[in-house]
Amino acid sequence: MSKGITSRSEDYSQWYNDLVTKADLAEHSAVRGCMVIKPYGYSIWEKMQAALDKMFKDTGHTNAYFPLFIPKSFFSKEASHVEGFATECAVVTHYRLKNDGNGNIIVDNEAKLEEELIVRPTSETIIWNTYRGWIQSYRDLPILVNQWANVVRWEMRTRLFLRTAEFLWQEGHTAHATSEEAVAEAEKMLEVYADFAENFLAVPVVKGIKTANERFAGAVETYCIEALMQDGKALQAGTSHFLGQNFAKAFDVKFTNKEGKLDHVWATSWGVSTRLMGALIMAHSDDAGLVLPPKLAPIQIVIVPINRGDEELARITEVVDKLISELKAKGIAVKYDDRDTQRPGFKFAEYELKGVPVRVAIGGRDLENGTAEVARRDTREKQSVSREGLADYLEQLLDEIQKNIYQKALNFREENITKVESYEEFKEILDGKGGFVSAHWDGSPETEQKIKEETKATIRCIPLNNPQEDGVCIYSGKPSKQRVLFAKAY
RNA sequence: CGGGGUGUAGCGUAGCCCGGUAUCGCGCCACAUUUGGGAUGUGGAGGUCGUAGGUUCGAAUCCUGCCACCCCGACCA
Repeated sequence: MSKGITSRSEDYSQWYNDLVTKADLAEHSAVRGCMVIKPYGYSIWEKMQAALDKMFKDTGHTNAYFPLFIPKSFFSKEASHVEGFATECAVVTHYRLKNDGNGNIIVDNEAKLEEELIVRPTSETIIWNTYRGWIQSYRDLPILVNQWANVVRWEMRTRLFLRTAEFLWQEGHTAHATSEEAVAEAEKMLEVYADFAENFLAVPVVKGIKTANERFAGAVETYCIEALMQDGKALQAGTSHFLGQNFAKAFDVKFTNKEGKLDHVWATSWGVSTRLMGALIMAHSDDAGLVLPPKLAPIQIVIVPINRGDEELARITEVVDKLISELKAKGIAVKYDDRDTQRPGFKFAEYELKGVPVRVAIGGRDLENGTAEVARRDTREKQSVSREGLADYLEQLLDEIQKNIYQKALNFREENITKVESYEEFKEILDGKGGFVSAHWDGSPETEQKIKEETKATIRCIPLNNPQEDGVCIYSGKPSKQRVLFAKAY
């Protein structure tokens, strides 16, 4: 089908790698585990950022920026937090290089830092150390801050976008006067993420809470959105944490409440990362390349002229220019590819690979008939459309494509949530069709751990508003009040 | 970090066992003919063979270290 892309059925991982590199999204860098996000890939990320940033602002948040480096002592103040991240931290120990006299640049051992700096794997500690100075009274609360930043987690195995040593993300850090308010904030941001995932990424998600095993290091409760990829593996697409008073206690952040009493501040943090790029790719794309939802596509419509000679091209361009101004007036990102160095068939394949939602081809025949050939990326259907009202038609088509790819992903997700009643059945589904497996669990971390060791499946979440029903744990046979969602995950 | 594999032109590769300065395809450049699904012909450019050492008259080839990537494990967004 497509040149140089491994098919999904042949090798799903390789298909993913091929897509990321061939569609010019990212490439491996000279630094182990770190990627270069290429202009086309970064354009998509910028669209995600813009949409999310607006949603954050609309819910009352403001952006700020905190340092890349965190003093080691800050980092160790919250016990479970440091334990969770200790094994994957990059540490800065020196601040100078020197010439060793033989023309080699070496670390200057004279320039050792008195206290090592951790390259942030997340910023709770530096932020809460800072918040201490910002908060004295309930009148200073809430603090609703977000930062767009890079973070570093020294991963053993990396995959472009899904897991890299350095990645880009946003992290919201809020401070509240009451537990209820902080919980409400964490839940609100989970809703924002779910809204973004479904309406922009066109990826349906399950909202839920994490079990103790899967909880963020330092959190009291971790909320998450979980998405299902085409290969039947789950992907955590975003998390929102209720941090209780853990960081306030660790950093001694107190405030005087309305009753005049001192209390520790209540906290949340929440984040999504460039991993969403991975979700976007794996949720919709096919063997011909990327399939981008119109709302995140850097190019929403590409127009390709099909001409014999310059004279005909000029006549086509005249028609196209008019169409472009109509589309731009509607706020649609349109590109006219009139390069004469590539032939139309090449361009068709290229824009399919890059996931451009709609392609419009206009040739000599169309000039005569007053038509254009419109091809949609999601279904790969082509049809001839009258130029009369074409801009309106295309605008609606983009909406329809956005809805269609969401619906397609939703259908897939629904077909791949399987209820099971026994451990045998559980293993059979995991090894066969995959996807989410809905099963009774006794609620113990030990059972969860055993299941993970034996099947590699983890509890992705306990869905919000989960129906309560009596049953028995598929593993231990102990009584259970509800089903939880298991899956193999990225 | 453990096990396995791979690194030769921008990309994909042959050559390596058995040492003598590198094969083919795509891409690139020029010109011509082409243009409704990845054009064709002719000519041309491009390589410290991942990297640093070692063995040798001579290393892509043999030996050692290092680096990167891929697959599988442990860890994680």
